[in-house]
Amino acid sequence: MARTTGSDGEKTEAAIREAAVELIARYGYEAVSMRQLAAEVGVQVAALYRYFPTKEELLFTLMREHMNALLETWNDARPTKSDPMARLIAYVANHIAFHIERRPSTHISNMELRSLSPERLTQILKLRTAYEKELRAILRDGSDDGSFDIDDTGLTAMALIQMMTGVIVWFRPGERLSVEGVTETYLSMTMRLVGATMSREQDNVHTRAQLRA
Amino acid sequence: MARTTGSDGEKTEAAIREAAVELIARYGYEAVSMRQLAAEVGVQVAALYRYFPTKEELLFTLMREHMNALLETWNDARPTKSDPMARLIAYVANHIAFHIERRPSTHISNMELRSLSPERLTQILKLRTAYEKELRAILRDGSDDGSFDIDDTGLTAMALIQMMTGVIVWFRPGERLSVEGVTETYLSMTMRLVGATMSREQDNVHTRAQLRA
DNA sequence: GAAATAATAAAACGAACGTTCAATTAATTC
DNA sequence: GAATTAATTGAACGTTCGTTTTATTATTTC
Repeated sequence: MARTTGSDGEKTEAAIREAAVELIARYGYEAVSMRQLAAEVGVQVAALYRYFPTKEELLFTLMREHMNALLETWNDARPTKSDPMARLIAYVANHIAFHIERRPSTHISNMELRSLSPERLTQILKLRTAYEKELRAILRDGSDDGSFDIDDTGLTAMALIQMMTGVIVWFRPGERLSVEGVTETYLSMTMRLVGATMSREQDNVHTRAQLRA
Repeated sequence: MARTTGSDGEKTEAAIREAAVELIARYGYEAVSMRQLAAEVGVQVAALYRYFPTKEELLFTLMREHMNALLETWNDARPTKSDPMARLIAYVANHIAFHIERRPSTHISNMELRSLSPERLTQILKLRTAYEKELRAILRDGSDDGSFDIDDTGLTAMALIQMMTGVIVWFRPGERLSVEGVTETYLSMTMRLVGATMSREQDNVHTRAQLRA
């Protein structure tokens, strides 16, 4: 046999990507073989190499697109000309929504960095740094204009991101908490962490208004 | 050749453990081969199997001892008959000190869980849950007696642990911050997160007193 | 100092790995 | 409808993997 009826390059490539994300997120990059991936897609191993020249290139593609998507959704969600508080709320809400929605690829981008070649690793880290820089800028602005009370903006940014991304470790959709509920709780914790000058009541009101928008 | 002069089972086993921790933390469990490990120890591959029947058993041993050490240091450090605030301070200080001190094995215990068989995974998760349970108990007690103001103790505990463990991602000893400095900042953030009823001045004073003790 | 045991070396096992190549068929082009 | 291109198969390449077996030497026991 050779080319199969109804075969389509675009569809096959998409199927490979999707299967790869699921498999690598579940078993880890090193533990997933090209044969296993091919079997999952329902195709022969050699077919994979039509779309990705090496296994590492496939991993890199998945990570790069994940990071690009993250930066893109933030670019779409970011408020222009807003006070630091509103920007921070938008950042947190976007971050949590994105990471809950894309749990498998987030897992990969967090766990499989060491399987990248130095050059590719640098590229991914650049994207990640760019994203984190956005949060640091918000914290600095808020610290400058008195909206926040922060000891160390760099350290606080790292702590916040660690805390927020950690949501994917335990959150399962459709269980005790909804995405909105989780977001609200994390927003509340964030505001405390940055020493935002407001009562918790105000906080919740503000939060809900932003989420509805 | 066979047995080498000066060879000693205990020393060899310790050397294997140490080399394994370093290699697996750096390259990942799946990426490290028994041959690579043997070369690092300066021994033939077959010698490894005198001490660990399989590669997975070696990984499991490293993880189990890491978790046991974590629970032990907390057992030694935990204050008896103290208010929730003092207990929380002790927990955070112990957690951060431990994780900075044992960065490689922490990395392994966080990243390589999926390489364990279901039974072994369960054992490790039990230890982890026991450790996290301690924090939840502190938060609950503090919430009950009014020391803390917490929405959701379970969620706050997870957020705190994520935030604190994240220190190993960016912290490098001997750089900008000392262990004490990091601990103090994280303690400050923790107290804000749990809505501890005290000013920041009081907080810092309290913190420093505890750290000296 | 002989006997027993502990520690390691050396070599090999079959299986699985990422990757490549040639052949073959489906779809498209003109 | 023939020629061309796109998509895939099937088989194979050399390498590396975790693990085992057997032999050999150092150390300990008595």
